[in-house]
Amino acid sequence: MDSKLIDVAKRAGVSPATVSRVLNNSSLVNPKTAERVLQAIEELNYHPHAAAKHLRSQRTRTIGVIVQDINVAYFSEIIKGVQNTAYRLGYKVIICDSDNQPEKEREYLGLLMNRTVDTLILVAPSLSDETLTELADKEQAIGLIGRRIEHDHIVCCLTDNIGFSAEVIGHLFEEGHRRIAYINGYPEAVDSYERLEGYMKALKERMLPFLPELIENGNFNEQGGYEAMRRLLGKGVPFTAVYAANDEMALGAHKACLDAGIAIPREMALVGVDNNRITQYVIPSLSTVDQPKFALGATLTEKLIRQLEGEPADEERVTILESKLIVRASSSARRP
Amino acid sequence: MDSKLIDVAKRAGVSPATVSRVLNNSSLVNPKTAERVLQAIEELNYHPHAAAKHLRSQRTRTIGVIVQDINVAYFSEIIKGVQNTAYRLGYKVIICDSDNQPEKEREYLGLLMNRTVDTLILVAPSLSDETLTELADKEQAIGLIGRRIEHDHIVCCLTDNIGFSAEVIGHLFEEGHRRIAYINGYPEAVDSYERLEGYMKALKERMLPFLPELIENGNFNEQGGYEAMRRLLGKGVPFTAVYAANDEMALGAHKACLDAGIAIPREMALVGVDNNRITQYVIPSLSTVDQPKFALGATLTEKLIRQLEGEPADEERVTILESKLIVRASSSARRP
DNA sequence: ATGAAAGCGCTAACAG
DNA sequence: CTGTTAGCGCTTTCAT
Repeated sequence: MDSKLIDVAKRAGVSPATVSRVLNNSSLVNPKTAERVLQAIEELNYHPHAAAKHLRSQRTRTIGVIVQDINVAYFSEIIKGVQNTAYRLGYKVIICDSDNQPEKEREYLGLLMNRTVDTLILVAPSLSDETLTELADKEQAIGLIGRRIEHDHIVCCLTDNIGFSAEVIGHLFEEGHRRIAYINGYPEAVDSYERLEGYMKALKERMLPFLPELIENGNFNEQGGYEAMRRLLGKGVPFTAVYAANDEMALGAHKACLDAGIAIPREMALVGVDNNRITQYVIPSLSTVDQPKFALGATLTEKLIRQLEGEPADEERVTILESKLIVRASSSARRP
Repeated sequence: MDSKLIDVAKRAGVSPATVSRVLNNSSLVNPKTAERVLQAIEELNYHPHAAAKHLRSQRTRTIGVIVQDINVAYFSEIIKGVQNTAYRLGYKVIICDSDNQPEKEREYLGLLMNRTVDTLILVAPSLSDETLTELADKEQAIGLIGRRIEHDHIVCCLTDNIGFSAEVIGHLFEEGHRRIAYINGYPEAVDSYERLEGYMKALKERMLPFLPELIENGNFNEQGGYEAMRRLLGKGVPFTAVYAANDEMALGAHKACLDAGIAIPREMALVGVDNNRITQYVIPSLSTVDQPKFALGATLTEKLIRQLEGEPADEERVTILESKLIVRASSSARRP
């Protein structure tokens, strides 16, 4: 049987309360007493029982993170940022992989209800604003990555989809492109919507016509990107560049060009989003937008924990992190 | 205030014990009574309090997974297998990223001591056999991936390093190579040791001489592989093929060849291990050994949970999963 | 089939 | 600075 707090107390000749105080270095304990307690702890190889602590304190110092697919680099890097920061601040991280199924995302919310976790971080959730707001109403704080909702209990961290998308189009424009296609993620995602918005905004600023024929949906995965590109090519509407809403789809488009004998970038320029590692390895290398993935996770986690622990409420609820266009060979004749 | 079990009991006009029985569908409860209880649960929107349950039952139904780096595809796919299976069996997964620091790995063991988790899965741990054995002595069960220790409380899942390494060398031999270099991971890792062993075994079987000059260490990362390849090339000892103990290092070697103007596979054949996604995208594509990453995580988790729940003890403690050599362009003149 | 009651191991008033 | 004590919310004998 593992020894417990009361055993330590007896051995050190003090009360349980004192042991607890030493354990949580709370209030003042006589250094000599503390020394005795520490010694007893050592001798008994005592370890506090987490569940008892949780029950009593009503906090678990555990954060749940819900992501669509932990194998996707974008998500795993975010998780790394979360875990790293959480660990540093004394929190554990429960990982919830929703396998791209919205129902599963919803199921994981149960962890909050039964107090397994103190809070939840939802990465690019597919849940409605309404659901999230309701959730936030009940909780002290929840965290959102890649989604923005104004609410006292919601901490958000995201990047400027509209801004960097417009920048991508600007870059392609400067490279001489006038007919630029756009491959979207699944339309329900905020990211899809906003990246499309940035695309349109940039066209407008340059007085380029918006052609609906040049928009296709690729569902954020490689296969979808491949098919979207085939459809675009099959229309007979001329275009010389493609902006894909993420690297996976850009990779698919890349392959579609290869299969169709279209030279990148000479005949078709290509830009993706996320700066997945693979983008550096394909030939020609893929232009993309670097997303501060680790920082998204780390920043959000830090702010979220602060809010959870009742720090000064004047903290920013919403943080926008910088993304950076990385021009590589796929969109520039001049680069390797 | 959230409602609790006793509130449900009152509302349903039964005792707390009955509610508990319904909740855990234990023993026989009159269907009509159960119905009333369920109704009360619904009306009060009751959710059992996890910590109380844990304290009382002394189990958390939570598994900790310790990995070196969650961003590495090899690990994230294993985690996916673990999480998926755990979820299916009603377990949560706490993720522990040791950032390649052995001390951190050790720290995470504390989660077991304080009963935050019911068991731990250690993926390619750097801890000594002795430490692991001691740990297993104290616990009901722990899980190991990529490491084999015979112990009643240790469940292992791994692949046949020696076997597939010998197969790789056999393949290179058949392609006509007689001088084959080997780039090792860090020497303390079992994987490194066993892959080297397979390499040697295959040489021996074919009466090829073992040349220590053709062995270099690459620490399992791309940079290390790059440097190891440079060192190999700098020795002036001729060789026509390289087997790298993982894809990361093979990628580094790939790049070193590119920089040195050495044509793959014409002047240098190259094979890695893991079948990371990138290997398909580099040009020429990289031959590798497909590791059943998801299955490693999934299989281990299932067996571990079974053992934890006291299933028939005649289960296999050690499971060896099949790896598969995938020949691509980097080691075969005939393949694309 | 159901209820009463005793804790699981810890913390936080409160009292001294 | 330290001790006493009352639970946190649930499960589980042991009765009935």
